[in-house]
Amino acid sequence: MRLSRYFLPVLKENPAEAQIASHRYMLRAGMIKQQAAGIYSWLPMGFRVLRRIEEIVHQEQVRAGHIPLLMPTLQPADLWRESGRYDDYGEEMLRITDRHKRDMLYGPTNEEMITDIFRAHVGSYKDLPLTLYHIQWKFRDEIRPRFGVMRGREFLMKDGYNFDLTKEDALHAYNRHMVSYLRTYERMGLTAIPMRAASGPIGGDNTHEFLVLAQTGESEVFYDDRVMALKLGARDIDYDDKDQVANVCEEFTTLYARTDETHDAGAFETVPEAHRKVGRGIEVGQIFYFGTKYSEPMGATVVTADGARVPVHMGSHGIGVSRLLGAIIEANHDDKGIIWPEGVTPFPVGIVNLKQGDAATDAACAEIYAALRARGLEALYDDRDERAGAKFASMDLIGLPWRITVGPRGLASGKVELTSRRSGESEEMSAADAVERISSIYQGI
RNA sequence: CGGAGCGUAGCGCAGCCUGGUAGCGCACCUGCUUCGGGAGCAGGGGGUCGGAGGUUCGAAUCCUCUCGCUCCGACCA
Repeated sequence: MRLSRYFLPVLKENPAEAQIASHRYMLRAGMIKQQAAGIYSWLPMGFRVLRRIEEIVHQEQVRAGHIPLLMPTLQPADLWRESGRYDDYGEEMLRITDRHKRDMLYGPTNEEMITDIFRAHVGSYKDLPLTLYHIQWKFRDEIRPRFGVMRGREFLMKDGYNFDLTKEDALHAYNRHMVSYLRTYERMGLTAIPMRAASGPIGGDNTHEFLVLAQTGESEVFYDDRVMALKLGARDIDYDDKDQVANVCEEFTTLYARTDETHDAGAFETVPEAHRKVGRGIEVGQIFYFGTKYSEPMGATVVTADGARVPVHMGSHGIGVSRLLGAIIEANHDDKGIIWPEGVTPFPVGIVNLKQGDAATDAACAEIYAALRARGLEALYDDRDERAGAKFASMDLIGLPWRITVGPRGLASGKVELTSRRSGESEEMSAADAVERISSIYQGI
C-alpha cells in the first residue's frame, strides 16, 4: 500500500480524552474514531489489525475442532425470558422495541440463542460432542465506558459454546478451550495467564480468566511470576487427546495465579517470596463450564444410547477480540508509539523513501515493494512528499515491526537500512538481502 | 447513578472572572528556500463559540434549561 493513496489520519498531538497509552496511540495512529461513548469506527489501519486478530482466533478455533457460524446482533427478548436472564441482566442490556412493539435486545452474549439453535436441530448423543462459535459484535451498556476499545460498550467478541453428553466430556471441552486460547494469545505476541476467576452473570463452577499483565489493567492480580516463563511454543497438540490436553492445562494452572475476586491470601503465602507478585491485568478472555444451567430450562436435550433423554452439558468461552488491540498495545509500546508483534501487525514492514522524486530512490523503493509483494508481503510504502523526520515519526507511531529506509546516501554504496522498531537497531544491507530477511522473519507467521 | 470537570476551526488550547462584534500553535492551501529524525519565510482559507431560552443597546463571556463528552467511585469480555 502506498501511503500517499491510503487513509491514515495520524494526529501529531495527544487527544485530550485519552488517558492510557493504547487509547492515545490508537487515536493518534488513525486506527479508530469515537462516535459515541464507548462506540468506535474502525479506520483502515485499526480495521486491518482487528481483522488480523480475528483471523488468528478463527484459525486456532478451527484447529481445536470448533465450528464457526454467525448469530445476529439483535435477539428476541422471549429467548431470554426462557432462561430467566431477561430480568436478571439489568441495565447493562440494551433493550429495543421494534415497530410491532416486540421486545428485542442487542445481544450482550449468546447462550440463549445458541441453545435455541441446538435444541432445534440436535436430538441424539451421536451428534455430540459439538462446539460452535462465532465472532460477532456485542453490546453492553456499561455505566462508564473508558480506555478506548478496552472498555467500550460495543465490542467484537469471539464466543463459543460446547455441547457434551457428560460432565467429563464438557470438562475436556473446557480444557481444550484453555489450550487453544493459550496458543491464540501466544501467536499474538502476548503472555496471557489463566487465572481462577469468579463466574459472574454467566454462572457455573469452573472458570478461568486470561489476564495480560499491564499497569493499566482493571483487575488486581496475585501470581507466582514463574507462570510468565510457561510457553506452549511449537509443541504438537492433539486436541482429541484428553490426557494430553489436561496435562497442558495442569502445567499452566498449577502455579498460583488469581484475580482479587478469588484471591486466597493463605495459599498465596506458600509461594516463595522471590516469586510472589502483585500486579494488574487486562482480562482478554474467559472460559466457563456451567453444566445444564441453560440446557435444562430451555429444553436442550439429547437421547442417550439407552433411550433416556438428558439435558446436555455446556460451557461458554469468550475472547475479547476488539479489546485485544488495546491489550496488545498496552504490552507493546514506548514513548514514540506502538510496537506491533509480527503476528498482528497491520503491515509486515514499512518502506521509507527519503527522497521522493529522486529517480534512483523511487526506483529502489518500487523494486523492494514489488519483491516483497511477490513473496506475499504487503509493505506500507511511505511515498509522501514529506521530510525524513516526519516519515520516521509516523512509522514509529504506527509501529510496524520493521522498516526499510531507502535514501540516496545509502544507495550510493548499494545499501538500504533495515531497522527493528522494537530494538531500534539498524543494519545496512543490499535491497535484495533486506527483502530476504523480512521474508524469512515472516515465514510461518 | 453519586462526586468533579469540560464543550470556542480537523487536533491541542487561550479568551469567560471584569459583556463591546473571536485569537494562538499544529494541520490545510499557494509560492520560494530546505531536504537522513515531526523545516524556514511570505501569503491564504476555514469557527451559527454544543443547543434552546432569557437578561442587556450589545452575550463566547451573565442567568435558566438541555444535549454530549471526560475523570474518580460502584459494575464488567
